[in-house]
Amino acid sequence: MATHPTIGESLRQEGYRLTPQRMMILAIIRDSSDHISAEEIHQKVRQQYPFVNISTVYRTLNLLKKLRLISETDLGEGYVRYELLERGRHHHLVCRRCGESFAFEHELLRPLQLRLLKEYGFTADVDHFAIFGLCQRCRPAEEMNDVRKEGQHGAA
Amino acid sequence: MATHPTIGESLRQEGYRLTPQRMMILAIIRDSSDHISAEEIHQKVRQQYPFVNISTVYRTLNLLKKLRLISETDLGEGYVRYELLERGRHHHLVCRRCGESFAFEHELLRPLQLRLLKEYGFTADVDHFAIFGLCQRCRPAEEMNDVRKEGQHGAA
DNA sequence: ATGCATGCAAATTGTTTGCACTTCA
DNA sequence: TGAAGTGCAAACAATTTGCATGCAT
Repeated sequence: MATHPTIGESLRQEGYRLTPQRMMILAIIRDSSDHISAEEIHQKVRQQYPFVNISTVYRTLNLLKKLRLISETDLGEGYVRYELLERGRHHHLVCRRCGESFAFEHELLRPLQLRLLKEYGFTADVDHFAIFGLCQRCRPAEEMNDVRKEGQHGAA
Repeated sequence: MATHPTIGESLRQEGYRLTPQRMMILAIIRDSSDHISAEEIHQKVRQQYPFVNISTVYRTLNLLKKLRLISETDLGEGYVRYELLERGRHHHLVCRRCGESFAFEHELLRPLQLRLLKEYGFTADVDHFAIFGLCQRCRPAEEMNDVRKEGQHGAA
């Protein structure tokens, strides 16, 4: 049942050690369908092996984050949740001025997705999002046309 | 130049006192075009009146939050940023099954908007968003049709 | 005047770090 | 074997809270 030996491998291939603690932490993140907090991970690890320290959990999470194997999602609960990064999954930013299209990481959509679910019970389709707007290059040009500027929010 | 006497009024009408500290804090949030942190607010308040304590800032922010006058945005910087709630501004959730449409607060879109700007330099058009998906009521029905379930992320 | 609000300091909570010890490669 | 990893406790930073005092209403 070593469903994703890959993740652990990645670690080792980057020159890091694959310790039992790390294996347990990885397995727990992988097997939790939802986002999971450091504290929850710690609880679950301790069920298997009670001497693992919370700092090890944090250190491992930071390592995995640095290697871009997991992502952090902050929902303003006072702590942070983690999940395996869905690598490659992305969406599109489309510039309404030049028509150019740019990819953005799926991960950026997750907090919105989760909040819509939690606060509105709404399951957003996030298979493929396209967001319109102005790309970095076109914004200055657009602002030149545009006489009215920011700063007078309540004026109307 | 009391541009928004309304905000302070709201407080008083709810039976809360309008103290100088609260007035200063409100003014600072209002006059800061961007999101602002508790610490930044504290700094600015102290420039005017050096004896205001950080706990007063936090207490005021919590009050304003409770009254839904401001919103909290957590961008994972290790602290939280605040801004006036754009009351009434909202977007739509459209159920792809029953066609029903639900409103959701503009505020939910802000973290995404800010991250797209910071990380991709992309200025998203967020005047009016419509997100498709399944509403609370339709999800169970949909899941009944749908034999394949969550839990096998990497299967495809 | 009286009770809500403030200031101060101490407590809390999530996370990080220094250091001695352990263990994987 | 020896550097990388761990456990522990102490440090940290953001936020909250208890309590005595002070000021809007």
